[in-house]
Amino acid sequence: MKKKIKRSSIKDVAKEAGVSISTVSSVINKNKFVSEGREKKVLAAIKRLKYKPNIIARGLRTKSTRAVGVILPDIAQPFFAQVIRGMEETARKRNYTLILGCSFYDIEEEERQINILMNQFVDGIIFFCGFDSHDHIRMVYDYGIPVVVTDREIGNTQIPSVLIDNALAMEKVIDYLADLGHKEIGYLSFNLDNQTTVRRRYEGYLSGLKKNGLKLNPKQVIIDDSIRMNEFKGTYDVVKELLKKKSMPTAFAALADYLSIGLMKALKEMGYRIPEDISVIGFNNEIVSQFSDPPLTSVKQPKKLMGKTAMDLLLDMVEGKKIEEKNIVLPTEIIERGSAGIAKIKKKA
Amino acid sequence: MKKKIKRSSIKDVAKEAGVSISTVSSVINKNKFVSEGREKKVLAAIKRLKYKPNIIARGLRTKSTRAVGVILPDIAQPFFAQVIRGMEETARKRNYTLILGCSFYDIEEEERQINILMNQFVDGIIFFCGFDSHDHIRMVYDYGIPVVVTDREIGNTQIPSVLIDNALAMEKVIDYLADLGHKEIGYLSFNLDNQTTVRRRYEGYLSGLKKNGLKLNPKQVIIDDSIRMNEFKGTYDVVKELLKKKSMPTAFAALADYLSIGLMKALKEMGYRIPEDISVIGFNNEIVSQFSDPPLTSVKQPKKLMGKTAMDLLLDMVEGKKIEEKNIVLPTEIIERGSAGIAKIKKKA
DNA sequence: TAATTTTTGCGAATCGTTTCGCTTATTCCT
DNA sequence: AGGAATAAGCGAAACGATTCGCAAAAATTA
Repeated sequence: MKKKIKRSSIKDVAKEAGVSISTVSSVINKNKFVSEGREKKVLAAIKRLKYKPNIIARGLRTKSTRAVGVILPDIAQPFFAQVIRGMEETARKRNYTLILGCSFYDIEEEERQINILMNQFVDGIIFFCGFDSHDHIRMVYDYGIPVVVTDREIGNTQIPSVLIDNALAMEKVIDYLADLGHKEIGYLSFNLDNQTTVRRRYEGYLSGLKKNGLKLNPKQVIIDDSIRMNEFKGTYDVVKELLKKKSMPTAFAALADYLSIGLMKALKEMGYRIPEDISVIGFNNEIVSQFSDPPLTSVKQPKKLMGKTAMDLLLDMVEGKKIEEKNIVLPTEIIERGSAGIAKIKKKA
Repeated sequence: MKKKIKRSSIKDVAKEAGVSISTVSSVINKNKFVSEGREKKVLAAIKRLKYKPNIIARGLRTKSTRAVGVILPDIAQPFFAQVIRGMEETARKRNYTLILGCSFYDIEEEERQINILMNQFVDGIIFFCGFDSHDHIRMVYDYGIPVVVTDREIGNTQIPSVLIDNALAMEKVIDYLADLGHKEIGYLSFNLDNQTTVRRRYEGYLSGLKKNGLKLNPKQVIIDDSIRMNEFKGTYDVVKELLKKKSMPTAFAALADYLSIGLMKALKEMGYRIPEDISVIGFNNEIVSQFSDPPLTSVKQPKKLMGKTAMDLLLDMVEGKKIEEKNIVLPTEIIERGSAGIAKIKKKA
């Protein structure tokens, strides 16, 4: 029943048009003169057979597919989605196609994806790395395939990267809160000690306190592994549980918007008003932050720009251009909504 | 500076080990007996050269890469992410690798992606279609490549699909609200008339009203194109604007959770309490619905199951198994949270 | 017209793999 | 020991494209 039509190859087209294979190739690639008569015959044959060149086979020969790969650990994070959108736009503008590999945090799967993409299939790869082991990335890099890393830097290498200064960004959050008069600023994060980004932000929190002459109060720092991205419930429960035991600061900075929103919900249920009693600032400026109650003040990363920059960098490498700057740091900005306000004067107990 | 190491091919391995190419191939694929001595030499050479077979070149010969492609229009929608997670798990379990192509609703880009994937690169393709023009899908299908469509059905074809009964699901929402005593049930949707899913749900809304003996009040139906997925702000503004002009029902059903949440926020600002004054039900059971205020009652689609089912179906086709059921409809379920309650008795004006 | 140049198109090699048939080398049997 | 049967490994073709050198045909020149 299911008629399996064999896809036609360049050979079939040649036969159909009554010319040689190389003539067909010349017509397709327009890189050699072909007389009008033959060209017409070839084009007609192509149309008749619905022929489409096999890009992969071509790549086998030319070593280029005009496709680039992006490896990411988790498709569900809106942050990635935005960055990838920036990448895709730029790739398309420069006439490349973007292919995604998603490992779902499985390191073997990541290896398989890379292996597939690497083999003459893509001209270059961009990594969002989900692990702190960067062996795969190094491997690809050592093979001489153009590689760019986003949202993370790989120590001790020449591997180009595009990211923000996470520590500085968080420091600015603390500055911002300190300017509003806050003296006790708590911090909320999940604890993946070996994830650079998470660590950097925490460092920024610490240096921000120091810079503003504030003391770190460990009771006001919630770092818990059971808090996870994209799982409101867990965040909320843990936060609520923890908050009971700690002494309450007048403001919180958080690793990510999702955590902040969970935090706000927990605080509200405990009777605090935001921002009148407690200020909260998030990180990433996700879409949800526009719609939380109150709308969340948050650190905006230039997501699309990040994607664009990374893709441009990669394609420049692919095309053999001279790279000026291999480690690009992009600026951040605090988007003020309504969740952070002037510090409440705390009465001495 | 950048040392471009040529990736070693099977030929290099053969030379290094002092055996023929075919012997190396036999060792790798374990499909022919090779004496112990030679096998060891080959394995050593592979290790020394860090050789990895080129899966694409292999596919050129074997017509199989053990990779499958998924084409989707938008990476940012959490619904897709969940379904894809289900697909990926199943693919991995069956020893296939999943590659994603994201068109961002650009039809030419979609064509390029398909073209890349199709050319002997993947063994089969799953489509989430973002357009109502299904020409691409038909093309792939006509080429004899295994194809499955999720979340949509393609009329007039034999193309297998996995989806829910959107009309029935929405009808059950109306049933649910009617059971709570609601007589005036509004509807909120964006208006892509040529998107089957959107249309089907609206049909379910209409038939649900009829079934429960309720009358359609056009003033209580908000269908507007400027409302878009994943953009709270737009939704919110439009809804608020529109609500001013319409007569208010006691309950709303909505096409999607994002719309419902925008709706709830607008209603609350207008002084309505939810669910005491107005009930709201969403669709898709997104993560946000756990955390909105109040938590949103919503229709749950079995997302991971949908992914698993579609992938199993596709791989069965790829492996030439007999397919029993080509159009699979999965069940839905209403998850009760707090946004829908008993109807308020409306006083006659 | 003959020699020379230019124009077109072809054939074959190549990319990295698998696979099949063929040639040796080895083992077995009588 | 000699022939048959079996085992191991090799060489070459094939997959679908590109590309380069070369041959044949056409155009130009003397």
